[in-house]
Amino acid sequence: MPYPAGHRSAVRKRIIHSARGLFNLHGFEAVSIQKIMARAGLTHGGFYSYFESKSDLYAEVLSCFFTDPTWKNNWKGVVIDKSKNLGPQVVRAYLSRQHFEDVENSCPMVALPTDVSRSGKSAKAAFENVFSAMVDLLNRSSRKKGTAGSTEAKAIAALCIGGMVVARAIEDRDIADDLRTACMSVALELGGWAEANAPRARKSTKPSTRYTM
Amino acid sequence: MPYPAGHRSAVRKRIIHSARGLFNLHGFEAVSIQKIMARAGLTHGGFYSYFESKSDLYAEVLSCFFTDPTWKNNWKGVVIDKSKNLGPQVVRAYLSRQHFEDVENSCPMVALPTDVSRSGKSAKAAFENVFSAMVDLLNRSSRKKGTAGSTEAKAIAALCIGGMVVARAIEDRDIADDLRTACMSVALELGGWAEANAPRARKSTKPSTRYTM
DNA sequence: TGTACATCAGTGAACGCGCGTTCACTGATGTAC
DNA sequence: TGTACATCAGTGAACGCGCGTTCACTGATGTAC
Repeated sequence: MPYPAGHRSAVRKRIIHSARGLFNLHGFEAVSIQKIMARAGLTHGGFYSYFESKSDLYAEVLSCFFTDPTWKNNWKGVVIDKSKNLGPQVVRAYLSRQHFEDVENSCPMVALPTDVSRSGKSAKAAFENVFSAMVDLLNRSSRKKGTAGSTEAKAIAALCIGGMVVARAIEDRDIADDLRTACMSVALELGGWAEANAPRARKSTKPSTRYTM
Repeated sequence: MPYPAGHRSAVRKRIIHSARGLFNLHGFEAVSIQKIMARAGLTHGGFYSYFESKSDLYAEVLSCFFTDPTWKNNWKGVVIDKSKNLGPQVVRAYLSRQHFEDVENSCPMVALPTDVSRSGKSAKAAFENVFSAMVDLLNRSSRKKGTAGSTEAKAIAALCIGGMVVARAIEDRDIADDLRTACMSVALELGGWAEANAPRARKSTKPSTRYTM
């Protein structure tokens, strides 16, 4: 064994990580394999020993994001407390200023949905899985149960994603901020979380909720 | 005057129309000037006598869409009755199956938001104008007034756009349909339009509401 | 410990291709007389 | 009515460029003895 075990899979992860950031920033078409590989510290020629094609890598990037357990803490300063109700925390984190600004480490459902709608089956299937997982989480966390709860969970997810997508496409920062906070308050209302878990100003020097409206 | 007056501006419109369809279908990067001009019945060389650059055309395509008074009837079978309350009609039309399927004549806020978020100021400013116009329309039409009404109008717009964007990025048609109808019912609820103007089966041979859930 | 070897991850030149953009030119048009 | 002309919308060859993909090769690595 000329190379240590796990070497290939570590490099593979590095390529996926590099691609994820670049795709989030520039979209599928505008990112070249050369740039992806260079960012992973390699030359472009080796790419095809790791992935079948650019599209193949793309689908993999999408499906990896939610599977990766570290994603929730990827947004600098956004802490999710697993002992509390997840729904309102996810809504707040999703529509936070940090997530708005950190395009590179953004959820790909916000950065790439229209790219995915123009892509093939595998990319759309990956997107679907990620979206369904988000809806399930919100549904389990919602105070409303049954059909109404399920309907509302879908709408909350669409509101989180839609609010962020639109906010990023707007030129004026204040209007974008307004939109984010409007979507946040309506989404929390819809989930029955309007009062509970609201972030409050604390005297503590180490606030437990660090996301910013 | 070697050519009839208005010739240039008519051709210019043809190029914009061609570009709008292609951008909606394939995004900004994937559409070439050659394809746009060919679809307008011209060769690629003449492009630069009409527009400064590809980006220039792109911004123009975006700002033209809502200004163009014909846009509301662009979705086959969707009729908007201006004598009735517009809000619920726009929500239903926006989230209709026709709008979902007709990508080419789609609202660019659904087809292109992530492309715009990667573009320059002029494209984002055009997007912002279109979005603000939609929010204003919804706000004027909403039963809720003041700050609450304004907050809800923004959320309804984000829900319409987000619901469609996500639905188009999903592989399974049934899940996409579920999402559209969930967003539609929550959006109508938010506007206070849940009961009013609901499309009803009619005995008439010429139904006035022809959009499809 | 030292030397010869097999492995294979990664390299970089090369392929055909289509892109955005430029520009000298063509040829259909309406005008002047 | 007929001819010569000026205009200019549109053409298409050409530019340098970077793309996705292929593949013969390099050279660092750990192994065998």
